[in-house]
Amino acid sequence: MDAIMALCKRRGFIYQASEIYGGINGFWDYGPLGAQLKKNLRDAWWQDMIMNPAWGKRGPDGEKVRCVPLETCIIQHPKVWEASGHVAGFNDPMVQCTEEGCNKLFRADHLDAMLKESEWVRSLHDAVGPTAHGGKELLDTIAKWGSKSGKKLAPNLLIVRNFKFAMQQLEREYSFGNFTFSDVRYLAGAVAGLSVHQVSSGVKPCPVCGGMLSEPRQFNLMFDTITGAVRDPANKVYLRPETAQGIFVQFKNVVDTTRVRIPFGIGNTGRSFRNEVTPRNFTFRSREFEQAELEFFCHPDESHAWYKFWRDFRMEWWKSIGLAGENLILREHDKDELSHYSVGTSDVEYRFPFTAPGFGELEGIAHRGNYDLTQHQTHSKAKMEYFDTTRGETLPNGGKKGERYIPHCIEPAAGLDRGALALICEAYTVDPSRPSPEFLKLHPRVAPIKAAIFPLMDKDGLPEIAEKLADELFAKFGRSGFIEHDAKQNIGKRYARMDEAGCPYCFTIDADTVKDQTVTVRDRDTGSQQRIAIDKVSGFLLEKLGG
RNA sequence: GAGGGCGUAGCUCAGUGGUAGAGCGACACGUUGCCAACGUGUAGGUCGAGGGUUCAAGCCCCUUCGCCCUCUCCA
Repeated sequence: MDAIMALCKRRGFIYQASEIYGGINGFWDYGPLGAQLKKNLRDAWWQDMIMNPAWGKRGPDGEKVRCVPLETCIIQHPKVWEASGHVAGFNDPMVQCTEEGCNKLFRADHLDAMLKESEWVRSLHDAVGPTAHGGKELLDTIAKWGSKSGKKLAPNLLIVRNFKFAMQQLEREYSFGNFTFSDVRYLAGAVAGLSVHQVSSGVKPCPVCGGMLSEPRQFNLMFDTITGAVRDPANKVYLRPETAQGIFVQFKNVVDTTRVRIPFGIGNTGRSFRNEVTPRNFTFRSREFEQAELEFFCHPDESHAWYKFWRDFRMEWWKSIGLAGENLILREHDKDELSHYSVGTSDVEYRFPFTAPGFGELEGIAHRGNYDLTQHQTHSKAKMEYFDTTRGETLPNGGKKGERYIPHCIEPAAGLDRGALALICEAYTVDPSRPSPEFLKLHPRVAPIKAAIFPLMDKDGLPEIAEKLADELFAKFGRSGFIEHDAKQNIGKRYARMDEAGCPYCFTIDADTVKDQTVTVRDRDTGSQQRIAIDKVSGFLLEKLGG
């Protein structure tokens, strides 16, 4: 990964944001090649998801898939985020273990579940299980566990650290009262030295070491700022943590002002912001990032078919732009992993060098039901119902009576920065047998440099021929990427530079070109060469770039 | 937020208190003319930042910023 990061900087793909001021954690800038690579990725998404959705495939209803674009604001009305659940859900209280050498960090609302899964709690539970009712016998069992398994699994439990004191307290606190050891919270609390009262009021031991936890602290996962000329906290607004809500909020307008009919999708690309606890892994977890989200609205009865449709297509799509290998997987979420609103979610995941052998999420395809539209209808009082004139019982005149419903929504939400990073990681290849061992096998469709034109020598009229060819190619392909033109230095170095930049084809003008109007085409991935007529170059490139 | 590692030329790094270094890269000129080639030369550094100790700090101490790894979260 270090080699990839070094190449990204060396060739101008990705720089650290504000680098000359020491950088700023969780923010990254794209250099010239990175900016173009990401634009190509965004354009490919726009083309294949909105302009020609799913490559013109027919959906589960047998019709062509219809989608429209939208561009909504980063700052929305604060109530949008109350309705969406982000104000509540994105302010998770965190607790931290205070024991030296542990200091683990947990989400407070996950603690109960983590305690149940905790190794030492399970061991204790197993030991105590059969004798859970006996008074003296139970104390003996716990004491025995504390001096053996407890010592090994949870060194910071009170019963391990101060056995005598812990046992005294246990006897005093837990010999009577309204609690039961079949509730692991009390069982775990007892050996950690917590009183019944403390456990009842929510105090818990560390699931890892059994030590004391800090008070819950608020972690602010949404960035906020203040609108208006006067700095008044009453005017607090948030930077969006996802683009999706802008789409839901404008759903009604899109339906009312365009001729879309259910089923259809609304796509939106743009920046989102999350104040990540720990930005990490290069651009993978950034605090400012770009999403490409489609919200696809359909009738509840068809929602599962559409969910499968988009899940499968999104997987195919990522393959089509170069993530074709074993590093790409589709993973269906387990039931207990689903968000509170979701009835089904799968992730397109890529095996990044820093996640290997595990995978990191590129895109989530979520079946969101009608959660979001319903939430906004409740909070805003605006009707989100759709009147579907193709449904309902048939009328005598042959028309349909119609049906009102709040549409269900399938959300394929891709991370463009993660996508760009995955493309780079997948493309990065090292072959020590090549003169230029490091190169990027970028798919021609996303490659930021589409072609390079080199005069073999910087004299004898060759530069002029090269320049003319470069101008021609630029006119035809310049919208989708750079056409490089370089006459300096020996040809090997120029090829090597293009290899690192991921340029798929180099065209070289030599002395023969002057005689027979042919040029050399060099293929980046194989290094092989062939001669073609100079007037066939743009046709060759058109075919290779796929339009 | 806690722990660990790191920060010296564009890049990779050497430099254990006494004149700021190497290789690669960049640039110029020359030779060669299809794969990071050769020769000559040039430019490039407040040693991440701030403070302290010392006659003297890249090196020792304190603070701070950033990166990487681990813990939590996620597109």
